Amino acid sequence: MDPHLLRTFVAVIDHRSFSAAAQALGYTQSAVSQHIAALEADLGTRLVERRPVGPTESGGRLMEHARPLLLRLDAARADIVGLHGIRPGRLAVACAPGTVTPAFAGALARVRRAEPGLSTTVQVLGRDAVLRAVMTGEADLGLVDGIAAPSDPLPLPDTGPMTTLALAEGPLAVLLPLGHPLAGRRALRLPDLADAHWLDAPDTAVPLSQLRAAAQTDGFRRGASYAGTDLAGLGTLVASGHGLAVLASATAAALPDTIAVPVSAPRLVHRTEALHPRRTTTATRSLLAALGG
Amino acid sequence: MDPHLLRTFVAVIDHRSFSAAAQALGYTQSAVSQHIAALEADLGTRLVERRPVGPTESGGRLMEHARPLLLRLDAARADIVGLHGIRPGRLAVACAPGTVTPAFAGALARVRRAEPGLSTTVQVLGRDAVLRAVMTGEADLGLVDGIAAPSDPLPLPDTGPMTTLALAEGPLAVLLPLGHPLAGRRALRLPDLADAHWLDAPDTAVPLSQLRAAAQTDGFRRGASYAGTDLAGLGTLVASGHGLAVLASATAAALPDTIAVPVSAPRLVHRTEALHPRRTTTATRSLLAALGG
DNA sequence: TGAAGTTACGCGCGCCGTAATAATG
DNA sequence: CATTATTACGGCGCGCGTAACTTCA
Repeated sequence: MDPHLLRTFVAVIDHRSFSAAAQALGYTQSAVSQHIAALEADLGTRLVERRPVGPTESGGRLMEHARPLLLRLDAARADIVGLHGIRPGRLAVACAPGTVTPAFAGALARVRRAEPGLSTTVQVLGRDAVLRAVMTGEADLGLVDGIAAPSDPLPLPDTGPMTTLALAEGPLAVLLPLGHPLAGRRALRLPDLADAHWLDAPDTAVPLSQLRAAAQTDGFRRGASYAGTDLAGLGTLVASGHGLAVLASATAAALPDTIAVPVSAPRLVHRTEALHPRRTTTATRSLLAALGG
Repeated sequence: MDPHLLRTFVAVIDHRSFSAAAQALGYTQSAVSQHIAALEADLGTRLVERRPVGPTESGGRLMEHARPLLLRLDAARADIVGLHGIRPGRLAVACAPGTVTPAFAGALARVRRAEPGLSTTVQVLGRDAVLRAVMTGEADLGLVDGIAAPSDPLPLPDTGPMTTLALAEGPLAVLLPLGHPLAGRRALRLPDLADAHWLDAPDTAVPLSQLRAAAQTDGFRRGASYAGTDLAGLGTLVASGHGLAVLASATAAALPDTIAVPVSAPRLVHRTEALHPRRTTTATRSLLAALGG
């Protein structure tokens, strides 16, 4: 269970190919083959199905462990080396789509006014990538959103030693195309929508799996998948009838050619949280203060 | 950041000695020294203070990562190999102190009656050890307890892919020696007790750190520490005035020479949860059913 | 038949132990 | 001075690459 082997394993599954994984990792196909063989010998099970390449049942299970494990390993390294090699003149913020609000932009402006020499970066990434960026120290601050019970923290995957700060909570809405039969409703209950077609847009809207968990149903048939981090693109897909989506009311209201109908049940809110390593730069602290106040 | 190096690092910090760690791991002192040197070179920081041996600031930080990381690594391995090498005739339950209730004992009895050939083991461990036992597959089922807001799940450290089941919730109580000035009260508020001396008994009572977090104070001065998993021992220490402790009312009421006064604020409950790997044996499922019903 | 994964084999690096050396209480 | 960590050094194993082999779309 050498992390090198795990990393190779993940790459093989991701690329669905030994040779592609080898190229990505800077190895030979032979080495990759040996890595997989070593892992399989170590665990006493076949992990990868060949031709076509894919995970076996055990391999799928291992994938659930491997990625978080490697992430935490990287995070640990970043945390330790970050204790020393801190560049104070930088402020890198990783944002999930929809978290770049006027409030955030204003806070960032105040910080930049106060610290003129600051090199500021704002990058929009998917939720997982935001988490990863903060954990590995690529970003000094991350903004993530999701659904939660009112005043509950977001159910983030284990982040290791990190600090979160609640920024905002607001109602949820279902995004519908103009002219949708339900577009005239004042409010909608999620369980009543289990039979609709839904966009699977885990980075821009609430992921389907979370909707299913919240509504306690296996429904929510999947329409198209949308992998982008661009909210306008999501809006366009919804407007064209590719499926419905749940997101923050405030975000949904701004998308053209769509109607945002509040979600009345289950009683959940959209919540935004800031995420940062425990060791912060003064710039990060300033931004946090500006966001909090 | 080879796990071998991390394991050695943890052992060195735990044993406060290179040579003791070497002996524990089956290495030479020399090898241990080289491991630590390799880690320090890799991370570019001194991690261990020598003579006396102890963690530096960076080393302390690394310790926060290392143990959970190694645990998850072991858990991943156990999960994968456990998919195949399942021994159905065994039922091993790891219990935190205070979770061995009549309800549990009754459920276990029903299961054993129903499956006569079953080799049953019940072991009482500290909370962390219970988690570890379940994650590594040493136990088929774990029973853990702790404090939480009513009907909230326990705030367990990241468990990887595991399943929890709420078993019971009940009021909390402060355990006081007979004749304590506050022993006559009908109820107590934790924040009012911040100046008292408290036992630090993380495995048998609510850990001090959790009390401080719940009461949002830095108080709760630490009296003696109690590392055992024996509730009677905790009661004896409290009765002799070594400090107060918070635990489940039902558990506290049974300890002689002490008084259990309900906790009225903050509004928290004592909660018991069952914890098991997603892959279960029939015996485990039977026990879960017996516990749930 | 060709693309893709496996096996054979050998070189070189890295890891551990032995042993001598240094530091510290 | 005894205990404990570091450094020097040598051998063995193993991880990787090259290349020949095998297998399946």
